[in-house]
Amino acid sequence: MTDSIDLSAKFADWQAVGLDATQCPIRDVLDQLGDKWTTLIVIALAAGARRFSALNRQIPDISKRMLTQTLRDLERDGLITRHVFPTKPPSVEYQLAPLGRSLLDPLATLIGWSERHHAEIKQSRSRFDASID
Amino acid sequence: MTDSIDLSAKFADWQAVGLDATQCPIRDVLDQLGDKWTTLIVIALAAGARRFSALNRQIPDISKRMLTQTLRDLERDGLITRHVFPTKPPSVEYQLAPLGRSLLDPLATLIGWSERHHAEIKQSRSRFDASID
DNA sequence: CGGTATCCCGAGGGATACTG
DNA sequence: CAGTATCCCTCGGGATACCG
Repeated sequence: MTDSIDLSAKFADWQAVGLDATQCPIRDVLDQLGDKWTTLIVIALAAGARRFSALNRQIPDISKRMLTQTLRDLERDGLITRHVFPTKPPSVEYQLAPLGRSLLDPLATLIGWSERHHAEIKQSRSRFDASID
Repeated sequence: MTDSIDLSAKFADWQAVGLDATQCPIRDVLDQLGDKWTTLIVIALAAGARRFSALNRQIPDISKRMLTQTLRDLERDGLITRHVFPTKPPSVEYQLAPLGRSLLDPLATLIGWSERHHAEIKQSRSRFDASID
């Protein structure tokens, strides 16, 4: 069994409300997932709870600023939880909430597709760029 | 059977190459899918071939400029094909290539998730925002 | 350690006007 | 009709410095 829905039918529904950004899940949810760091952080947390600086090390080129902000957005959406341990140097741990874990499978499906077709896409890009004399 | 892959294992692989943007499918493929208009256009084309202005009407708030650009990127990646009919007023038709159609299922899975949890996410956002006194 | 607070730049993307 | 060409401006996000 699949989770597949009829995209064309859904699109028709959303068109009926003018593709309003707050009512259309594509725009209200996927726009968040589609930002520069969100999926990377969710995947990093798939293996278990991680501390702030551990995440920062696992994703080398994210700045503390964007890590903080993206984690906060994920917490706001209920995808992750944040636990503060009142140790002398404070320590904060992030982990996937049930909602966040439920995202892993759909995400894995999409990333599986990306991986399988990555080479093909890169080839297509090369051909396209070469054809522009 | 599922297309699911082990995200944690994959993440470890990608970390090994420093999450390099050109080698990591998350960054090289999903960043494109995650832009403002790509998924919307793919879904609009799920129902069949569409002409430029038809797409423009179906997605009301996209500009011709961004529609052109996003369609070109999709063509470059091999997800859609472009057919020009040499009529008196030129007419151009876009449709999903096999590669693009193969994306529909993974996309439907993710959008299905978004739809099922949209209300829950909006609630979480409200609670979070309210808790910031 | 786990953030905030600033400053700042470049790209994404809207509006408008023109063209084959 | 299906774009291109400009102009312009917002804002995502990097760099740096500071704080409890």
